[in-house]
Amino acid sequence: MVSIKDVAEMAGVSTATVSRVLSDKPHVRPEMQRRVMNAVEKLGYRPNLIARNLRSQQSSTIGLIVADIRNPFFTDISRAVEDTAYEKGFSVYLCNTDENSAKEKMYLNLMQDENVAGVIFSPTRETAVSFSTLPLNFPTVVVDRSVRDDRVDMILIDNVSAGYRLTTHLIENGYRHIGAVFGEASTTGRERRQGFEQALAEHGLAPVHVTYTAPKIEAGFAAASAMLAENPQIDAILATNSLLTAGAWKAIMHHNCRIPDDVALVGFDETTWTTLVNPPVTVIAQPTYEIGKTATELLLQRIAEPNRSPRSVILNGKLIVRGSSAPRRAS
Amino acid sequence: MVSIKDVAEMAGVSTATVSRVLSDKPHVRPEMQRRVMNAVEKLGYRPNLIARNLRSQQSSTIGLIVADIRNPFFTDISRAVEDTAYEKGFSVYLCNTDENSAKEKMYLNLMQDENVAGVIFSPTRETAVSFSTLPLNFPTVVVDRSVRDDRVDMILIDNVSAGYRLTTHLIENGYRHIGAVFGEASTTGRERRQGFEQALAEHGLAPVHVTYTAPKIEAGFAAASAMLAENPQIDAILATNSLLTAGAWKAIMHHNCRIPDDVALVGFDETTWTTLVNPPVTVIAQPTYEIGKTATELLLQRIAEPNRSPRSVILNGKLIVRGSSAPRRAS
DNA sequence: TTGTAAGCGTTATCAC
DNA sequence: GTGATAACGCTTACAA
Repeated sequence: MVSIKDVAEMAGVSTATVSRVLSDKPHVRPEMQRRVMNAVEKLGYRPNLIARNLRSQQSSTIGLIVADIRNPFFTDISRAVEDTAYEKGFSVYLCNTDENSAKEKMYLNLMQDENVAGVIFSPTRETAVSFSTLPLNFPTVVVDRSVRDDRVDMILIDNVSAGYRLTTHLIENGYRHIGAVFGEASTTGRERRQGFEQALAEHGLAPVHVTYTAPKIEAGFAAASAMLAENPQIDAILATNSLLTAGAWKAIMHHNCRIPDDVALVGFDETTWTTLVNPPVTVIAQPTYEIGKTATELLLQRIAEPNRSPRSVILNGKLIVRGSSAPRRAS
Repeated sequence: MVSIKDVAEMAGVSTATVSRVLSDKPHVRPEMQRRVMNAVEKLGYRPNLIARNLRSQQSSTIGLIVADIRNPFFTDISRAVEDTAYEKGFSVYLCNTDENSAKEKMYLNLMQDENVAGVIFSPTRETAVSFSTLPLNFPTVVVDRSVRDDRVDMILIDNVSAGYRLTTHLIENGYRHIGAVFGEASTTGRERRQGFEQALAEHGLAPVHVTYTAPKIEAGFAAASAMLAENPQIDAILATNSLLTAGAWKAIMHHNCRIPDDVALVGFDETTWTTLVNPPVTVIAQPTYEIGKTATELLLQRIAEPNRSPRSVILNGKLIVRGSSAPRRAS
């Protein structure tokens, strides 16, 4: 491997000069500049980022710690993070935790050991509650799930409001016997439930059935199936992420119910399939790309300016009304 | 930050001994072992991986270079790669190239600069044709797309056969006027087309309409729309990845055609929505998780044993027959 | 403006 | 078995 020494030798200068040229440092004559660049070219020299990182104690890699890259929400976020990081000359470590707090801690440690510039993290509920006790030796941006910790920037959507609006929409369209499937892994599910309960209460209604479950299609299917079996009067189901929504869709079909005539369905996250099925599905669309992009920008700002006071950005989910929650027909 | 020096000091030994203990090297008395581990514990010492990498010239990070993480095929692969790497103590760099060969080259360079242990790579067609001229300073496993290069391991599915089987299935079910939308970005589309043409030829048929297009839903929609508009006689469409299949589905719906009565649809890749829609979609399901897992295993084996002769693994896609290609009714 | 040399935190090669 | 010490490839005082 060709090193800075080889370049220096060929250019007839010191390694310091080579370093200066390559880092666009001032105080170097055009003449030297030229000689160095020539040698670099000729030798096909590329600086070793590991050595640079070790010496300068700063890297241009950020960590991205998410629960499951296959969850479309996180897939989109990952894409946005990679995009944005790339634009600014950063690259990204992908860490998948499977909602496992031990794996989260392990990856948090790893990120430190790898000396990353910063981390974008979406913690499990378990980790979230004791978040402030975590040692964080790098700038951290928390996405999607809120924590009480003034060391970190956060980027969230207003989950209570989202749950509220979705539920209100159902009620306004004539649904009265509403069941709901919430994700159990994060704080998000709880918050969405708050909005759900609040909307019901305001209309003098109570939930027919509420379940917390793992954010998986199968779990959503099982939960919604049980719900339908036990509560024949249910006329609408609300699910709080795309996987649970898919599971609920399957369950409703499996019970030979029509959507929305027998049971309406509303969910979260705009995915490929929400407009492919018939009827298409009413959802709160989260601005996933924007969340990922903003998170990355916040992180990079903070890396550049470590003492900046941390800020929280709250984005709004957008209610997209579709056929799966069409106004209830008189029966 | 606490370093190996601090540990050595506290344990009253040399840094060499600390290093030996932490790397499970032989020739160290249990007594020393204990003292070192105690100090490590007390100080909360964690070895700096960057320094270790620089000195030992080996890292436990691998690069994953894919076109688009949002393509479910790559999403699943990424998940599998991360899973498998994690099990073996490796972590992964996520690189998204957007089918852009310049970005591919840039990331390939970056992987070298970061001194990764190896790379899993799914090259564009453009990069694939001149693959053997790429400087590869690390073990490389090519996935999904074939290249002519005896330096690399490859893991593929038999695309010609897959295209052939899918087409034969359509023909056997009575479809005669078949159009197809192929991905233009990779070698994969071409191979699948071969199988497609071959199956048609064997039955004395010719394709009604063939398009190459970018692997995006919108592009698939546009291509299938044009196809339907220009060829009223079309009775089936074949699409060669999940995004194009989704686009084609939309186009067929948009043209107010019924599936499969007016137009049948067959595609690639098992995704969430293929069983959510009505009718569910006939596809060649690729063993994505297994592909990612196998790729990672091949890579790690090669890292452990660099001179092993490269091998190619060919997996088979599985034809899953569903309602979208049900036997054509007499009309 | 340029060069010399220390040092980032490890591991590896020697002696002992 | 253990400890000095050089070295990995770079950046950065400091000196010239």
